[in-house]
Amino acid sequence: MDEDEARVRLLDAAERLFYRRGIQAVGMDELRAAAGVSLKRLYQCFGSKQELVEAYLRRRDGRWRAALFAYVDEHSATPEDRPLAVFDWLHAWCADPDFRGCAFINSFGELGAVSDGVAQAARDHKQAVHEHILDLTRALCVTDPVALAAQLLLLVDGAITTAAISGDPEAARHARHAAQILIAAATVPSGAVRS
Amino acid sequence: MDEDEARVRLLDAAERLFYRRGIQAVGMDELRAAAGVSLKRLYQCFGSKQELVEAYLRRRDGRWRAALFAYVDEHSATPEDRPLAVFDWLHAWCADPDFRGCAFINSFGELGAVSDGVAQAARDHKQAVHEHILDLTRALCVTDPVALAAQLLLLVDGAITTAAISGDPEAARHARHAAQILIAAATVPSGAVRS
DNA sequence: TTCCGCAGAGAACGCCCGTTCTCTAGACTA
DNA sequence: TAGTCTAGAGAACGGGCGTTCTCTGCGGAA
Repeated sequence: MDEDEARVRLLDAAERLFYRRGIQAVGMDELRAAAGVSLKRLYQCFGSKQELVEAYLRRRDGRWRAALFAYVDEHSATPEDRPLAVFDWLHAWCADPDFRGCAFINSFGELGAVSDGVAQAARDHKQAVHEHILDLTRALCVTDPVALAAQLLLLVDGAITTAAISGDPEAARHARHAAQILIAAATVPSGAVRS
Repeated sequence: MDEDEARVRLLDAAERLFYRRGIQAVGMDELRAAAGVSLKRLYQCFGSKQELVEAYLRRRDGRWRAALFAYVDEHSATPEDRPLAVFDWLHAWCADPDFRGCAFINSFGELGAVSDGVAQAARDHKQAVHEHILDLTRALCVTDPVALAAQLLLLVDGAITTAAISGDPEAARHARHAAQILIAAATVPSGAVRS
């Protein structure tokens, strides 16, 4: 087996297991078995569990944002639709049976105090999402796109954690509705006001 | 030493250590040392670590809500002030140097998938906070206090997690501002509209 | 064919953790 | 005072984990 393929299989297994059960609950041997890779190969690809965890988080960050903003691009006709499409995607995600909250919030809660790498990965992820949302609010006719983006980000994180703990994806619907109101309130009046 | 005092000292140590570093990162022996209690006594008070963890979460739930809503009672003159006072308290909490996010979100991320007791404690906590906030919105002249409470709860959780990961308590300020807008939008127009 | 190198399987190692057990010393009772 | 009971200190135990090591067998080069 190729080393590149081993890396992919390990990261796939890591994403599945770490996200579902938590990082410390999954041992390297279980991971190795799930990936169908020898322990020797595992430590050739990733020098330590710490390294594998950070690689998992970095890859998940990229994929998660790509999936979200691909959806936003595809499902919104106007700049006004785009922030709301974020919450539509969130609702679908939260309704997924495998959904178990935000991988970064979870791993930050589990290891953020103990591992700088994990804490930094969580910060980087949230920062990157923040900048994406800022791009969306900057495309609107609003008085303060920075403040609006900060507010929408709160709704995103709130919806994800609330849906995770309660098990009810409706949180994303509530967040969408709140976002609608906040966007309307921030929009500079240049015609009819949407309800 | 009294058994009751041992319980208190153990729960105090548990709260300090589990919250700061995470549950699995703190061993029973370190906890025993921090509490100044013998291992034998520890296992007399709590039959297992699981039991101690759940007791820690239950006690923290009660204390956290009591502190929050005592502040709300004290720092708000009118029913309209009360929801906003929630976010003032949150801001002060998030600015505390020991702040490390929501103990329930953190422990849910760490152990929620593996321990039913932890997951249930997190659900119970969020449910209880939800009901408190519902009491606040029901005291307002709003069209749909249930929907508004759900929205405010998203802002609460979003502010806590964002402040925890970014390390910046300003998230609570943004949440307060968003709450103001959402409350205004939900208020039935019966006079002057507040800015 | 023979030799070399590498990959896989899994045993081994050292450490840590949750939990239990043992030993000792002191306090209380008759 | 003698006997008993209890609490504390910490050793011990069993198991799991991250990581490394060993052994075996196969594939390719000379």
